[in-house]
Amino acid sequence: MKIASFNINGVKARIEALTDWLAGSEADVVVLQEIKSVDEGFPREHFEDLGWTVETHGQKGFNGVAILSKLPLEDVTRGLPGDDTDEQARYIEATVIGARAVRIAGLYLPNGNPAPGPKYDYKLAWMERLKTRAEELLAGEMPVVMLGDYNVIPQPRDAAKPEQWTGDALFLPESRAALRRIAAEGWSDALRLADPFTDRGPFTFWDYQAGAWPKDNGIRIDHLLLSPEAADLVEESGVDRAARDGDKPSDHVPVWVRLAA
DNA sequence: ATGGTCGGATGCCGA
Repeated sequence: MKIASFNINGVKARIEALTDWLAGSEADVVVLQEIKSVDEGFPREHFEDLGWTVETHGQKGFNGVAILSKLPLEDVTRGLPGDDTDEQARYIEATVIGARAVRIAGLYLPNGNPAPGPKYDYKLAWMERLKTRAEELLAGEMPVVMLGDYNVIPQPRDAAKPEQWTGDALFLPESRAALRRIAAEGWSDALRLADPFTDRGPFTFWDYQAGAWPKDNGIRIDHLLLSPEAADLVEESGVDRAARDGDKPSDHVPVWVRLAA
């Protein structure tokens, strides 16, 4: 089972680029972030006609997440538990039925800038709620992949120019510590399993501004965290850098992991 | 038309 995450930065603007990538991806299930669409506005039939089951959790204008799957989905839930007043659409879960059942959690963690401020407070509070949910998922002792745009640069080697990110909500010590505390409870970083000794990268995001892509001035903020039961099944993982080229690319590229499931 | 660059939604905001 190949599982991918792609922050597409607007599904309507990205429908061609996303469709092209899906066709060559061999992915069985894909979580999307920043669909920037309400559920009724998502081009559901376009993807259903291509054989994908579509589950969306959208809102007007911003944010919004979705799951596309070629395998059956069960027990789809929308929204991150822990705050009934939170109206931002940033989280969706489903169980994917392959050779084994795998729980998928697709997330779009708040950016948090400017920091300090209310947006940063929201980011940290959201991460605290994610920690609680992550603990519940671990307690279930089934293969779980918790993946998406985490909006956190874990370490200096995850940025081409870490000095540019000092003071940014993506790289502040408190953000990095919050992610570390979640992961340390039993999650493995799938891209680091692939290459634990790399001294720089791989990157998953390059800003549209200032020629970040041609200069390879990127950061790694899209992550795949694996429960122990999922980590035992890993065959391969990677980053589809080529998606940053071509017409009208997203500023993120897909990340993926293949499980024996 | 909206700073740089995009997308979506307006009369800029979020990233």
